[in-house]
Amino acid sequence: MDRARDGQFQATHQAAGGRRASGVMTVNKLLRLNSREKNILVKTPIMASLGPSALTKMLDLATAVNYESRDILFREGEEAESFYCVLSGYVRLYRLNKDGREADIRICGPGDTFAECLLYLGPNYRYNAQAAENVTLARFDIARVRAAAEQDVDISRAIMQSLANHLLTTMDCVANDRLQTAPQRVAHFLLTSCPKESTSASIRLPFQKSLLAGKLGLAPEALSRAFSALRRAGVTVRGRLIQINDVNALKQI
Amino acid sequence: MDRARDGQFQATHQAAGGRRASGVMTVNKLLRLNSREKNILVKTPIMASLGPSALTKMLDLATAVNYESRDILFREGEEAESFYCVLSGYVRLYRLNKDGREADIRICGPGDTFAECLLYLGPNYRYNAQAAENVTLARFDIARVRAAAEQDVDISRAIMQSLANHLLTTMDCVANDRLQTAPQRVAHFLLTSCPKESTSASIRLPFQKSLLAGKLGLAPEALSRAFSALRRAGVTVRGRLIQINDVNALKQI
DNA sequence: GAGGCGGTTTGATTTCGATCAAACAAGCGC
DNA sequence: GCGCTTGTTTGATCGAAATCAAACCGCCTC
Repeated sequence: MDRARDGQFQATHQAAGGRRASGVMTVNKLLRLNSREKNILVKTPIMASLGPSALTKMLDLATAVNYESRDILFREGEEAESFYCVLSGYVRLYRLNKDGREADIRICGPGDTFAECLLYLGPNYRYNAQAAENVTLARFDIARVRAAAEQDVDISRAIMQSLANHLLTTMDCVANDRLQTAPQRVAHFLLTSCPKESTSASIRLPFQKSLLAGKLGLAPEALSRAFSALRRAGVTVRGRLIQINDVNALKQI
Repeated sequence: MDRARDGQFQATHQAAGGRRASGVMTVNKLLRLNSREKNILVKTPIMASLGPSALTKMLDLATAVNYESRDILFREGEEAESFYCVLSGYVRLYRLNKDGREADIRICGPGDTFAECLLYLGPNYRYNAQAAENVTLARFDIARVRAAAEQDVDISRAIMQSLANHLLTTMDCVANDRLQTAPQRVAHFLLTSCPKESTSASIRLPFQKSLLAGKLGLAPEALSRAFSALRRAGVTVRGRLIQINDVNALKQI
C-alpha cells in the first residue's frame, strides 16, 4: 500500500516541483504500479475500452508518480516526454499571461487523462500543470505509446475517444464562459454533480472552492458571491457540503 | 466549374436551410467533388497526410454541398450523420443559451474540419452550425468514415491529428478568453495573421468584422472599440483592410 | 445619382465580475 | 486546546465589456 516500501528513487527533470520546505527530496519515484493503482487505472475511460492484449501493453508502459500539493508537473514550453492519467487527487492545467496572472484551462480528477494530445502534435507542453493537492498519477512515455498506438487499433481508438471527449468538454467550456453568468455556471456545475432524476440532493465538493472557482473561470470571491446568490434558489453551503433543496429551481437559474 | 451543370438534386433532412426567399429550392445537392474541389480538399490538413490508398478511399466517401449565407447546416441535438470539411467560405459553430443568445465556439474556414469528433462520440450534434457566407463543403458520412478508419491507420491517424489540433486550439481559446482583454485578443489575432518575421504588415480580413467579433468572444461594438484602442499602437483600419505599422508594438499590448 | 440596406461606429448607460482590503472560519500541528 | 496558517466570505470600489440607441458609411440596386 505504501509507496515508501520501495527504496527506488530516481532524479527527474522536475527539480522545481520536487523539493519541499523541509529540504527533503520528495517522490518523483518512477515505479511500476502497485495492484491498487492498477485497479484504479484499468477503470479509467481511456483504459476501460481496451481489449486484454492492449490493456497489458499499456499497463506495461505505465509508471506511477506522486506529487505533493502545489508541485509543478511541467511548464508550458518544456519538451513533452510524458502524458498522464490521474489516479487520485486533482491537477490544474493552466496558462499564464505576460503579467503572470493565471487562468485554469482544465481541472483533472481521478480517471482524467491530460497532455495526451501531444501524442500527435509538437514536442512541447502547451500549458502548465500543477498538483492541486497530493496526487498519484500514471505516467506514460509519449514516444512509446505512440508506437503502441500504431500497432494496436484498440489503443489508438481509446486515444481518439479521449481526445474527442476533451474537445467537446472544452468547447462546452468556451460556450459556458461566453453565455453564462457566475451563478449560472455554479448551478450548472451543481446539476452535473447531482444524481440523475433527483428532486433534491446533497453534494460534497471533491476539492477546494478556490479550485472550483478556477475551473469555472471565476475569482474565488465571485464563486462565493455566486453561492450566496443561489441561496434564494434553495442552495445551502456549509464548507464543502452543499444542500440542494430544489433541483428544478436550479435549472431555472 | 459550375455546379449547376449537373441536374442531380436530392432532398435532404436540412429542410430549414434549403429554402431561399425566392422560393427556389437551393443547393443541398449531393455530388461527387469536381476536380477543382478535389484539389482543394487534398491540400487540407486532414487529407494532406494520407497515403495514396487512404486518400482515394476518403475522396470516394466525400460529397460536395453548397450552402448560402445564413443557411443552417445542422442544429444542436440533431442526429449526426455527417462531418464536414470547408472548401470555401466560412462556417460558424455556436451554442444558444436558454434566452436565445448565441455564442460562437469556433469559426471554420477553408481547410477546417468540423464535427469529426462525433466519429467517436454520441449520436447527436453538440452545437449549431451556420454558413456565415456562401460556402462549399466536403461532406463525409460518419458511419462510413468510422469504418474506413478501422481499416486504415492513415485515416485514423489523420483524424487524431485533427482532433488534437482542435483540442489545443480550443484550449487556447479558453485561456485567451480568461486572460486577455478585447484589444489583446484583437492584437493576438492580427499577429497570427501577419507573415512571420515582419516589422509591418497589411492584412485583409477574410470575413466580416461581426464574425471576427464572435470568434473572439466579443460583441461587434467591443471589437470596433478594440480596433480604435489599437490605433495608438499603429493599427489603421479601413473596411476589411488593416495596416499594422509596428508589429513589435502590437506584441506589447 | 437617389435611395435603401446591412454592416459598422460612436455615445450613454448598465451590469457583471475583478480587485483590494479586511474580517472571519476552519484545519492542523504542536 | 492554542495558535498559526490557509482558505473563504464580505464589503467597497473599479474596470471591462454588454447593451441600447442612434448616427454613419459603403455598397448595391434601380
